[in-house]
Amino acid sequence: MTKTTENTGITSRMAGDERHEQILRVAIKLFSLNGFRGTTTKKIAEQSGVSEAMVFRHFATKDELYSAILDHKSCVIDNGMLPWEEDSVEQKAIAEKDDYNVFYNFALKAMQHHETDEDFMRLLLFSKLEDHKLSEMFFEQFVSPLYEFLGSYIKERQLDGVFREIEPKIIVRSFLGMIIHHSLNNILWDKKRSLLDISNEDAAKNFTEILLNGVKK
Amino acid sequence: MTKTTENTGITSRMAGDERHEQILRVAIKLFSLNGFRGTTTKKIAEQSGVSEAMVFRHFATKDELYSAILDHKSCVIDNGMLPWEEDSVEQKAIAEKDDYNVFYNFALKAMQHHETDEDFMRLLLFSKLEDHKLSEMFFEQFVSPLYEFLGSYIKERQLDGVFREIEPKIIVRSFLGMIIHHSLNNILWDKKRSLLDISNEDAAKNFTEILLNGVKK
DNA sequence: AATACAAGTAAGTAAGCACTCACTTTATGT
DNA sequence: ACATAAAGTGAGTGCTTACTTACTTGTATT
Repeated sequence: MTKTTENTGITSRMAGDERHEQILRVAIKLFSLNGFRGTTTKKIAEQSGVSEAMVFRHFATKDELYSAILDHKSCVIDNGMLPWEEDSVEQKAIAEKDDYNVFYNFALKAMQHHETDEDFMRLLLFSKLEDHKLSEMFFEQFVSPLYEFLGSYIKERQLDGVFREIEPKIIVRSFLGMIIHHSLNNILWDKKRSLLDISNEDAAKNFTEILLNGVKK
Repeated sequence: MTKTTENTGITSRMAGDERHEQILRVAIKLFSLNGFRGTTTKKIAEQSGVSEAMVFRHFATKDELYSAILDHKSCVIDNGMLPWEEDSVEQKAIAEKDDYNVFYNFALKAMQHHETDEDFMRLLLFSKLEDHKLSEMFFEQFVSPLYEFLGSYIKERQLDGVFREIEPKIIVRSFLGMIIHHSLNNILWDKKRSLLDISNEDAAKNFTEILLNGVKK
């Protein structure tokens, strides 16, 4: 046991791997709150309960620490499967051409995920504005396949004669627009929910109904 | 004449007001590109073609320079009227209960505006993430009244029995979601338009059709 | 108990930051 | 022509930053 009084949370000396991960966790939090430029290595060290020198023992530069976050986070996504591929409810709805549940379930899962990973959304925004590469990776690995996934289902339903002939990508953009804009409001612009305060379930239900009535023949 | 060789654009000595405004313009550009923390007073001075000391003659602190942007920008908005109030096409459509043109015209004007003022959108995002007050002002002066404006038209059409009984704010969020998310894609995430490349007119048309079919009885 | 190695630190360094001050240049009204 | 006031600068100040170095402490193994 390398920790003293583990239950109190006071740590005096950690194994290398533990400290490594702890510093990373603190860095993610701080980078997502204050951005790359707004986060100092001193603050990271303080919040990790070690000296600045320890931060640089684990990560050669501040940039390397930022890059380590990318690997850490993209590993969570990149277990081979994209979230909608390993979601059995989603796959079942697709197979059954159950339009409502294809879109409802997708919207709900997406918004639930956004809610539990606010840090990542802020990180993504900061990284794009500050021109780091996180957002590009996310785009290629996640957003692009997502347009492909939803787009091809829509095309299928158009061939079935159920959806009107609108460019599928425009329908995808409309639907993702509702979802992402709503999450961004909840996380960033209107945390108090003063403009609109509804559950994820209600949001998913209404967005789905508006979209489906909007595109069905 | 306080400028030498005005046609070449090389300025040697400016009147106080001119320089004041020029420094402000440069600051807006740089703050919107790199954020508050990412912009140095040295860079602002260099791009303005003066020494750093001159920047501080015109603006006592870097914070004051940032605040001056708020005043400058909110004056552009705050001429008393909100954009949709002084838009005669919009007002005509409202009066005639021409649903299509109420939403089409609104979407088109909004996206056209976003396109010509990318700087402001980036500034707004940075200001929210970096926790300055610009975004709050924008929220109160602009976004809140906007929900009121679109919301009350929707309520009216529900009373007319034309729109289905959905919470109007949810419809507003859906529509603004499509528009703002689309603009954000064009300005920030996908400047190359690799996911979707359509004109503002096409986007406005499709978003409006999807929304109206989605909420009409 | 001695060793050896990993965890940890105090006290730096050089560069960059917002901001200042003593001073020089230039246009203009009399 | 010359005084004057405003436009403009170079060379700083003290503080913060990312990063380093030379050193100390703790602990698992023999």
